[in-house]
Amino acid sequence: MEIPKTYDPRQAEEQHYARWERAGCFAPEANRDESAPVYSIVIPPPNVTGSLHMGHALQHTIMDVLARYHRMRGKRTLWVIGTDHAGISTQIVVERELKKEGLSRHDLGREKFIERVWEWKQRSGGRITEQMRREGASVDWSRERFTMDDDLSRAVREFFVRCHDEGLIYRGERLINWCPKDQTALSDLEVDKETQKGQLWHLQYPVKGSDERRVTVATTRPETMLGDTAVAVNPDDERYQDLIGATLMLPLTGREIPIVADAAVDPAFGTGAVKVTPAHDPTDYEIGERHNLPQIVVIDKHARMTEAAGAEFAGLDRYEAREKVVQKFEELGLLERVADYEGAVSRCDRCRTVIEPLISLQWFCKQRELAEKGLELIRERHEPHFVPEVPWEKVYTDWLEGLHDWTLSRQLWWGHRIPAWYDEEGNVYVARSEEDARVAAGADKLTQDPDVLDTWFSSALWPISTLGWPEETSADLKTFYPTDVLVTAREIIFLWVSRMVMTGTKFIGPLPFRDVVITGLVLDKHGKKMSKSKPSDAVDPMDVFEKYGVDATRITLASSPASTGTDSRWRDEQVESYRNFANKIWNAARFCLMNSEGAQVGKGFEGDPSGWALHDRWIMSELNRTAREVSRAVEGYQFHEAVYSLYHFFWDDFCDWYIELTKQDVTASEPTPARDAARSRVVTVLETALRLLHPFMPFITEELWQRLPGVGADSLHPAYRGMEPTVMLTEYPRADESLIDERAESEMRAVIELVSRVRNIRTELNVKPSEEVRLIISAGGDGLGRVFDASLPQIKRLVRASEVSFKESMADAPRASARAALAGGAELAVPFEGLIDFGQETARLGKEIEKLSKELERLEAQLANPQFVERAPAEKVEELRQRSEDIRQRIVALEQMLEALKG
RNA sequence: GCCCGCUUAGCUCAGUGGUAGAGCACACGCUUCACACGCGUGGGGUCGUAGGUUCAAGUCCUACAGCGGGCACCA
Repeated sequence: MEIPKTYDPRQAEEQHYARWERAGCFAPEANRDESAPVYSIVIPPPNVTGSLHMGHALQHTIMDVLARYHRMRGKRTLWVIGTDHAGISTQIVVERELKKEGLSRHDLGREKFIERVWEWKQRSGGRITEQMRREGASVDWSRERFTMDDDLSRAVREFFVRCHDEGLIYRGERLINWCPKDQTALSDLEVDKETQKGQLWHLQYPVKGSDERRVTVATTRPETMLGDTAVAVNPDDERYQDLIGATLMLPLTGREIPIVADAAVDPAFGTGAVKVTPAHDPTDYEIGERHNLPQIVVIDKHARMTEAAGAEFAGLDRYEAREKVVQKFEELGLLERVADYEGAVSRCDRCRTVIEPLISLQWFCKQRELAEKGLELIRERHEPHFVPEVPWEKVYTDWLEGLHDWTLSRQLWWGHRIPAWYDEEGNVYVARSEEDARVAAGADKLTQDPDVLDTWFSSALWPISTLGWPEETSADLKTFYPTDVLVTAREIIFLWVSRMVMTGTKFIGPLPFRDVVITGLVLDKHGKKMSKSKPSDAVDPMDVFEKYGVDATRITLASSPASTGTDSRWRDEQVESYRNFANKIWNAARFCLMNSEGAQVGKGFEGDPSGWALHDRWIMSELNRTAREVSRAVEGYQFHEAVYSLYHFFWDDFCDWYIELTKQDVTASEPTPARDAARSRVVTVLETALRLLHPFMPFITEELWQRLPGVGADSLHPAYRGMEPTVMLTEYPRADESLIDERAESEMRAVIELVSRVRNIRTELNVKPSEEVRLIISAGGDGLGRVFDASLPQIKRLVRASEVSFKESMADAPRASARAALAGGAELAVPFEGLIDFGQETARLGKEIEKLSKELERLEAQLANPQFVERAPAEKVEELRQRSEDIRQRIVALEQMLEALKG
């Protein structure tokens, strides 16, 4: 059979995904067992404008490992795929495209513009989903969704109307975050607070009716003073007691404003007197509400000063106005001082423009009521279960406890239009359709609200809308809701996770997911966040796929601490080592296939295990132990532990030991039943290992599995009978506890130690690899002696010994021997006439004795401690006793060896 | 300001109260008939600091230091 020496991932990647997709392997319908349990995941829908980054690759790997694992366990598995219309992002992308043609969206008009966006989506929107095919993601394409699909839009309107009818959604004039660049309102979660160095200006406002007296206010935004309608002080502040109720002359405007007392003012900060601009600051807005202060809008939606700011300032940019205000105060002698100050600035998280708080008429959602059920569940039942639980359960709970109303409306064109219509008098009719609104209004001429909804409004419905809600009879909703797990990043716990909880509990009942896995970040090699906007050594997953292969990338990500929630750096060396692992798998399989004549998967391990050779009992024990460990790890979302087990089993146990131990039998030139059996065993272990590895490395495992002798339609999990043979629909190996054999493992450890010690001696004495040695073993007739005897052919081969002899004791071994004492009382000698440097050998043994003596000393000290013996568990004490006994024995043996050296 | 996380080998990171681990890097030796993306052997750690609990602490508790993150209406 012609198999190249080096694995080339490309060919397997190109071939198998298309085949799986064509054969319908990804759909839950592949499973013919109607009574099979269900497993479902919905993907956090990537933005339709997006392209794959490492964060996606990480999350998708985890979701795919879970989906493939549970699918192989025979569950009816659904992984829902789709994309998000991503309101602002998408609108910006298309506007940018228009700009190249010298057009703005206003040139096109709303309808044409939206057509243009759909066109763009048709043309370029599939990029990220194409990339997901490359990743190997086993999502069900037949159920692919887009948040602007008709049925999902219907769900959005249903959600809006029902909440409006219950008073949870309302329209009102409130202070909101406004992005002057994107020209839209934003929710609190779409705003980043950033500390920034700036100044604190101390401005003096003269007191009316007094020539000298002034009140000094401190502000980071002097330009807003043009809209001041009061100055507030703390009611208990002694400095200002006599001024409460007094009137100030607001400079530059000639307006008179009152001094009010409000507990929100911190007397310790600044001067203890706060200028109040209700129209442009959230705190001031609340103070204004409490004291019935007028709101004077001095900054407009473009962050320019309005007419109300005064003729001198009208039209100026907010920062120009700031300078001018400061300058004027200085000229008037009313600028007391300027202090350096580090304060928080809010920025639009999309375009980084400084947010302008503005009073504006918008739609809001009362989240507090919606969150009640979710709060109850997390507090009383710790549901959903966050992984890792610390710190996310607390972060999530704290957030739900401190909810503010959610600003829903966006002044954009791309998105779900708000289902509200107005008649000519301005009355509002919220309805599921324009027709319903007309009926409600009793009028024909209605105008729909021009605004659209926050993108996250439709995302909040994702787990239920993709499964068919509000169609209560939807089979998918009944079958696949609630989902099993949500895998996502911490940034969207509030934006998305909490809101899905609200909609799921409100409209369906149960939480939309049982577990929430929060991944860590994949940072660049310097520990910086990979970012497109900020400088970083961001790594493109597609490049990594190209260079190292998809499987190597996936298993690297699964092994990364980021898969279990800890941020960690991306390192090419890591993926390189897993690329090497893929190649190791390839070559192990290559060896098996080159020697596969007469072999058959599933054979070779017949009869009672007690009749098997030690290495066969041992490898089955390790294999089943690995299967147990991997299942435990995957089910507990400890992916790096699963990878560690698989890597260690495959490379160390299977390749380095089992194949080497069995090689002679497998490569025997005579085609005997014994050879066939040995070949079958090695291929059986390989096949099981490939199934264990498949969720992590789908392509190479499929590529190799297809070539194994004796696999086919019958190899599939019973639930998938009738499907095309593929490793992805076989049964995920279940640990057979009866094959986990502690004794075989311990005996094999002894053989490994023996071999390792002889190799160590060979290396230390510079024996050429090609040169054969003689080996003398003393291990008693029972126990270890029998074990070594039974494995003699293997031992001879592995240490390159021409001859191995068993002796009662080492006493009559040649003086010129290198010696070692093993655990369990075994001793060995390797005679080297003329090669032994007695001084060197004495030193080597001396060093060994010293090392063991130190350990013995420590153990004995512990055993001599009556409190330890009394209080520690008896088995622990016994364990230490045995260990110290073994070490003592070895020291005695080594000392005798030293004696023997003296001759 | 409040809350949280991290600190273990040269690097990146695992680690469940009971013998400190992996990968990479490093050193030495290998064209050993699956694999040099490999094989064999080896060196390398007072587990951030100081206390405490415990028979026993890298692991639990307290404080501190350094780094990172989240939340917050102190102008």
